[in-house]
Amino acid sequence: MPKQSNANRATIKEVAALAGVSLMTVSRAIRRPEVLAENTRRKVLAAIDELNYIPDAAAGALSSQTSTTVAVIIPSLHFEGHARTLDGLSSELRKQGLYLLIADNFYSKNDEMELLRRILGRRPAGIVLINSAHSVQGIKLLQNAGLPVIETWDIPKTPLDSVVGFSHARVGEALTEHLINKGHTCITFLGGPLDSDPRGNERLAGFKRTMVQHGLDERRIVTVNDDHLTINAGKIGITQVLEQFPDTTAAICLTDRVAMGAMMECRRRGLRVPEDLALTGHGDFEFSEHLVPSLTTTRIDAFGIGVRAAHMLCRRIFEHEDDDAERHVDVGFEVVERDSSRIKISP
Amino acid sequence: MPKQSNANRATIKEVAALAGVSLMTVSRAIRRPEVLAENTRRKVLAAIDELNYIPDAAAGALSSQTSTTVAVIIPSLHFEGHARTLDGLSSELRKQGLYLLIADNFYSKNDEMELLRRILGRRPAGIVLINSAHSVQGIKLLQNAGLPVIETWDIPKTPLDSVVGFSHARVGEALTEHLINKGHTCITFLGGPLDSDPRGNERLAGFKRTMVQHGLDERRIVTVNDDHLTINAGKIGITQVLEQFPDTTAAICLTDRVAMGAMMECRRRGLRVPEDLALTGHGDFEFSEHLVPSLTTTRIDAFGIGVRAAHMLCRRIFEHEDDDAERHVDVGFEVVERDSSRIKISP
DNA sequence: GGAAGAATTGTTAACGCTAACAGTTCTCGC
DNA sequence: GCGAGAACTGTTAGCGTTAACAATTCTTCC
Repeated sequence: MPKQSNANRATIKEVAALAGVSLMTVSRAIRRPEVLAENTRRKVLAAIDELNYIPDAAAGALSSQTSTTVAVIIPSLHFEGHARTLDGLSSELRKQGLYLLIADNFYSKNDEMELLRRILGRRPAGIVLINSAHSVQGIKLLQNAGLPVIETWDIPKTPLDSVVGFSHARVGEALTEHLINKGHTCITFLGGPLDSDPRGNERLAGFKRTMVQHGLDERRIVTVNDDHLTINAGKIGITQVLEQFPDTTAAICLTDRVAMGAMMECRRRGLRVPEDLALTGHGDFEFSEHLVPSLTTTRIDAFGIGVRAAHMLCRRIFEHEDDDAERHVDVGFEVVERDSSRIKISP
Repeated sequence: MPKQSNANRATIKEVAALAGVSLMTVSRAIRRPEVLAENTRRKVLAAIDELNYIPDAAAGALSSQTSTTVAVIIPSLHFEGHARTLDGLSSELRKQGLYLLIADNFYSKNDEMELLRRILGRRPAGIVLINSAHSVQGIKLLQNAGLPVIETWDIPKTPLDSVVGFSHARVGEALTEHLINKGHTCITFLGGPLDSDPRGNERLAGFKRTMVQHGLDERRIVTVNDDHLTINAGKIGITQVLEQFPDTTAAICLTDRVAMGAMMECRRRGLRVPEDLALTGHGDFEFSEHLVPSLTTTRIDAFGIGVRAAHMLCRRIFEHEDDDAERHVDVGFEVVERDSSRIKISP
């Protein structure tokens, strides 16, 4: 229990006294200045200024029973795309006077419930999930909270509420098709831990399906035990790929970071990309187009996801909109063909 | 003004009624369960569970006049180092029951005051600044707020309060010295906009000072007009370097991203790094050690900055500590020599 | 058995603000 | 100059919680 910072902060009462008006008039001077007489308003604003008065948001929220906070739950801030989504959300919500409460470190399952409680205790106007909740308990808590919940960066089979995302399975399919079109038949999938990454699993599923469709071997899978899918994981992973599937001519890497690690390891070994080994990533990170060779990847409008989620949220919060149309948006993605897979190989 | 999410949420009153106890007993069941009789506590917890009761944080904060929020003000979430600092802060503060309120997008000066007011209105227990406030007004507001303020990632000449950072001037000096030790004399500094980046300016100052000290030309400076110091900025920048100072044998890039852009452009032009041009960055980004050639840079313990800031804050919040010792911590940095500048050249 | 004190639970009054309604003052047309 | 309505300002009663103190119940020991 933190000590009080006895910042003998001015309250609305003192402002009212100084300005010689009632509490409500002060409140109005801030929230609806247009209803006050010019003269009164000036008087009050002067008093506010003199006392450095800043309204207590908690008291205001409690009294008015409204919230100007939107909570965002995010696994970590280390993924570029997520940061861009936050930017989109934040800038769009701010226009509506809404502010973000960001709960990160959501990878740790153990205290998920505790964290969710904390967040709901803040009485946010809505919740944006960048990943999904893990536990059944957690999902229940969110559903029963009675507020708009927007899931992003994915299209869950059983959405909690609203969704702004794209199909990870389609990503897996599209990249696999791209490589097949380039003449590859020995394609290996390089991913992370299968149990803790539903989205990675979806992309993997898309890979498998497409391989099978084309009569190719879909069991060419290597996984690295690194939750964070670092560049280093790619380095280690590609080594395993080359050991376990030496005939590999193309590798689908779970993310651009993994692909970068793979690319750098190839170079160290004197393997040419894409001549000896084609590579693809996912996410279109800032560095991806600058690598040599530049990296084929999928581009997601991450900022746009944030903006659309914000719009959806505002519709729900301000208009109590209830038609189910437009509750689920697929923003899609784009395969960006670059040098790391550009050439066509002949069988 | 958001509509109320009429989530007819249970209040403490209803829990009390259901459990057949007083309000305070419910409050105690949550906050100090050990003082209640085993039996009572069980009864109350059952009621809480049944009603899905989650205490209203605003009401609690208002009543107890304490805050469990720490505000972080950060320019943007796109810089890896800052994200790591947030991680350190967040994980350390959570141990003390403190949670982060993150205000990003702080690059825009125009609404700095508005944003600061919003934050202070939330009555945080403390404030962590990743960058500094821009305006005199803003600084005044923070100083008068009467709460602990910790500035990080820098050592300001006139600190607002506490500081956990390192000297950017020393970074500039250290990198310049490193290159001079490698035999370079024609060193060019590649930076961003000079007016909007005090830290970049400090590093530049360190560069100039060191060049002068060694009798070298300190006017070899190129700036790119890109606030975000992207990889692309480095590409463009190095081109200008080569045009304006064709005799350059080493370039000090403002950040690792800039250096990466520079490196990639060199490669495109057939310039060998470090033989034809040595490069250094700053920040030791994840990709830096994986580049080929790996990038010489300065490493900052970004996570550690967060942890130390958290400790400082907790001391201030919980113990009302007032001795001025240990209020200013220089976490230093480390020059990481890698391939992009490893070889020694002869004049 | 009963007093003293410990352990447990309850009561009251805020915390700082705003919704809702109740006054009050002003403006205007006749 | 006066009534009606508009424009402005004030009063009251909470919002949901907790601090501080008061009351009650339970132990313990002589």
